[in-house]
Amino acid sequence: MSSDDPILSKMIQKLKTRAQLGAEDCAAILALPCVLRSYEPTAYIVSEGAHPKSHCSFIVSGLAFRQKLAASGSRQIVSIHMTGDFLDLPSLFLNRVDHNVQALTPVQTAEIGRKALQDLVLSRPAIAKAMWVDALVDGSIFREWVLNVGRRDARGRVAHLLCEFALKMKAAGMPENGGYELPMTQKQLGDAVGLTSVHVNRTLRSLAEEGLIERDRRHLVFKDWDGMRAVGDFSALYLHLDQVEPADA
Amino acid sequence: MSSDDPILSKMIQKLKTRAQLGAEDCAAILALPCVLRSYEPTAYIVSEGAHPKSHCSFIVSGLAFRQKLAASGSRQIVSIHMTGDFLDLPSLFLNRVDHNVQALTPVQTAEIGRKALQDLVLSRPAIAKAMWVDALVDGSIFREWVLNVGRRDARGRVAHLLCEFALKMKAAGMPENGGYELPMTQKQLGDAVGLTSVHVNRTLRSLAEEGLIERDRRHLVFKDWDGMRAVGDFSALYLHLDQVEPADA
DNA sequence: CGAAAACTTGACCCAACTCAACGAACGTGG
DNA sequence: CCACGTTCGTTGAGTTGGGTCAAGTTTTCG
Repeated sequence: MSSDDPILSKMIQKLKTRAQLGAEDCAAILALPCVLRSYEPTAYIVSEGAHPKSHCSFIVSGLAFRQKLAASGSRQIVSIHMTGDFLDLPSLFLNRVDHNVQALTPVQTAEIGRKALQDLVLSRPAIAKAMWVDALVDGSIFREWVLNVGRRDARGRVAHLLCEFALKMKAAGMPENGGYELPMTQKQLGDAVGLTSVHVNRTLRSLAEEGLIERDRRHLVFKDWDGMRAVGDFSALYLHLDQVEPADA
Repeated sequence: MSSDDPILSKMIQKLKTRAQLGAEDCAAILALPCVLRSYEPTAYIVSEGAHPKSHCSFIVSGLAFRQKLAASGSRQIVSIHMTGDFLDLPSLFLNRVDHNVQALTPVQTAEIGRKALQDLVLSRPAIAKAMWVDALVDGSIFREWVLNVGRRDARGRVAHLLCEFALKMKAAGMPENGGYELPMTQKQLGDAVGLTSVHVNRTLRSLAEEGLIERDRRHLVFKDWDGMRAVGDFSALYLHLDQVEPADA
């Protein structure tokens, strides 16, 4: 990895949206040894049950999702990650991994030594704070998902997920002009919101018929953002995208 | 707060289940200024939308739950906390709180200055690690709840929650001999697993009729732990109760 | 160009919800 | 200590949102 590493600068870029970093912090990150790795769609990036690997990876490009399996064999996608997200923060400090992470699109990850990252987090306060914010935002999103799956009907769940995507993609710097390319199959959408692919299909149609969205293949255009917000009971608060602006303690 | 504070030693006790602490770490914790506060059932301990308070509290005794409200007015309980749990880790580093925390039983909390706790976490590696583990376990439980609510039927959801209670109560050192006092109403149970109180009632009856549990009022006895585990598709892995035993990096 | 995967649509079904009424426990004040 | 209101729990009857099954159609990709 060369000295002006564009890979680790992705990590810096992300952490800077979580907390302010000083020059030394950035230097420490850039000094981290890391390995670039590629995965094809459906490949497992993190596997359940395994003792945590000796490294911790974050996404340089592409999308990936975290899933758990129920005894019945059905699957629940519990989170979706994009450029800049850490994939196994859990395994940075926990002894077991209790879920899988799978590539959704072709994914490039940067693997950082577990020990090196732990040391960084435990020794540099600014980086620690940024990582804390990141982990806590993760938790906040999980809570919103529990609400989404537990207390909203099909239209609400799907609309909410689509709204979340729109904002997260924008935040991750992906092309987005009033619409975006849906990164997953309807089966996977269903697994994310606790519905069947069949019902996701009907729900998308219903949203389209109502003029809230327009669809062409996987391409999605928001025709009525406020309408979607209303149907999905969506408020961006839980994404905590505004952590840095207000100078914080 | 006297020098051999039994309140802050509760915090030490909890953190020691998350990572090893040295004598200096314990001393630093005991030196923390803190205020004891009491809440009656249904009282709000943390309120949504508010900018985070200047302090951060953890539970000394009693139970509390975290909830979010949907637009429809329905409620989702996203987590339940007992002795030793931090109540607003999120607000330790985030600028907004997007949920409420309410007392379930009479609750005593210890309030610790936000800044003081931040400094502690950012300056003492062993404490930082323990807090990290705590936060990451929290996240792990949320993921399991997403699965529970998204992909299990009523019996599975309720059984799973009852199993989780049993283990968490034992871990928190509450009396438990094959059974325990259910700490919440059937309405609240329903709000935790995404069901109606009516259906929770029927589900409990069904579990009892099958000989898996016995109920008397709110008192619950597990007659068939393995059966409950099977119905609830329960594996304790996600609770990460074994963090400390295996000497970890 | 052919096979597999993803998407659509229809018909039917069932788990969980709603509505409603009643009984049991609990707390409060007289 | 008892009367009484309120909350909690229980049960029934009827409804419905979303699941299941199944058959097409379109897209993707090798």
